[in-house]
Amino acid sequence: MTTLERIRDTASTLFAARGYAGTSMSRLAGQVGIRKASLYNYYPSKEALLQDLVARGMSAWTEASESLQEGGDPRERLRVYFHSIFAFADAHPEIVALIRVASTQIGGSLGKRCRGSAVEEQGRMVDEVAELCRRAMEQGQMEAADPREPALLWTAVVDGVLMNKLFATPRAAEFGDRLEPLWRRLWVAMGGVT
Amino acid sequence: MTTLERIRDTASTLFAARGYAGTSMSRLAGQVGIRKASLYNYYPSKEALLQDLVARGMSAWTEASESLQEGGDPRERLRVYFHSIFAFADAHPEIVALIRVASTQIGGSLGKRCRGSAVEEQGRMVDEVAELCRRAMEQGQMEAADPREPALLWTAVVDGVLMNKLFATPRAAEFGDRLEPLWRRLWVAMGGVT
DNA sequence: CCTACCGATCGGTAGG
DNA sequence: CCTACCGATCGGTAGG
Repeated sequence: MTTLERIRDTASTLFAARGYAGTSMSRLAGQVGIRKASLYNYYPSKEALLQDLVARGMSAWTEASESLQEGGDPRERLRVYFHSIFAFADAHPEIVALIRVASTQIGGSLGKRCRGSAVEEQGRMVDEVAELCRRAMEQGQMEAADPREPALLWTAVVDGVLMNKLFATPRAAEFGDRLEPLWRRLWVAMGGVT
Repeated sequence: MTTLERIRDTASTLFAARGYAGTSMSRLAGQVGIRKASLYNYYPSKEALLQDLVARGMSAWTEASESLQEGGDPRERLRVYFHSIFAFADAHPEIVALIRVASTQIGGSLGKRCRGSAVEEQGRMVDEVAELCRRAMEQGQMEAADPREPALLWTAVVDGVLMNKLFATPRAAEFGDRLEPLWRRLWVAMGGVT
């Protein structure tokens, strides 16, 4: 692992756990095992570091679900998409937590920029789910007045489970092995035909 | 409004928006319209201020749903409980956001203390919902293997909608007037008989 | 509720 | 990647 990679990993974890303002460059350097000044050989500023981490995290997340883009049975694609989000969150909890922090925790123009790209990303996700719902409706797999309605429910459930997974409530583990039953319930609630 | 009340209001809003570490006592004082040193006549430290706000926020939240404790039709009580949470979040967004921030954003022993009480509170909520589900099952209103399963789903949906409401995504407004249809879908997904 | 002040730490730079 | 240093701001206190 290169120093740069260690900086990124450690910074993601620290920002996610203690917030942006709550993480000092000295502490980050200490945890990486170098001096604070050396960090500035990799990033010109603390803000630039955060923005790069958020951008990288979001494209990694998008990429992880990109493979779902190909056609196929809408119902099955929704199911796989659902699970893939939690698979990514399990593999890279610090990335998901960082994005959450960056989009909800930082004031000023830096916060606006982070929020902007995170909101954009999440918007794409909802659109994609709504599109899959539309196709499911076409194929008689789902009944709804408007595909955006089940898509909103989908978003709420995913966000809620992520919250519980990320922030280590005692119930986090409870969701872990119940995702498939949860999906089946969600499918029904979305108007899915069984 | 007394100075103390203004301090509490402003601090909740600032902590929620910029994080604990991201909010300085000088900025808080400035926004309240007094000098920084004067804050220390009301609270002995920044930590004490946060802890008091979290404690107050949580008991206000509990109180708001306390009126739901009396008996009655389980299904109706679940429905009212569901709506009451968002009614509280609409009336006091800064309190809900503050609790979220306090329980996910602060490292060290302060964070642990805040997280501890927030987790406890949320645990009570899930237990209460599970108990209502158990009663609903008894009365033949709901079908499930274990009342904790629909209760988990309930929690995920509530958390997810709160996230979207609090952090002002473009979809926040979309949930606003769709809570009752959302509840109906959730009820079905919980195994509720229609 | 204020002025005046404390030591510590912040993000960041110079120069090697 | 380091030592040495910068001005600014941090949480908090003394004393009124």
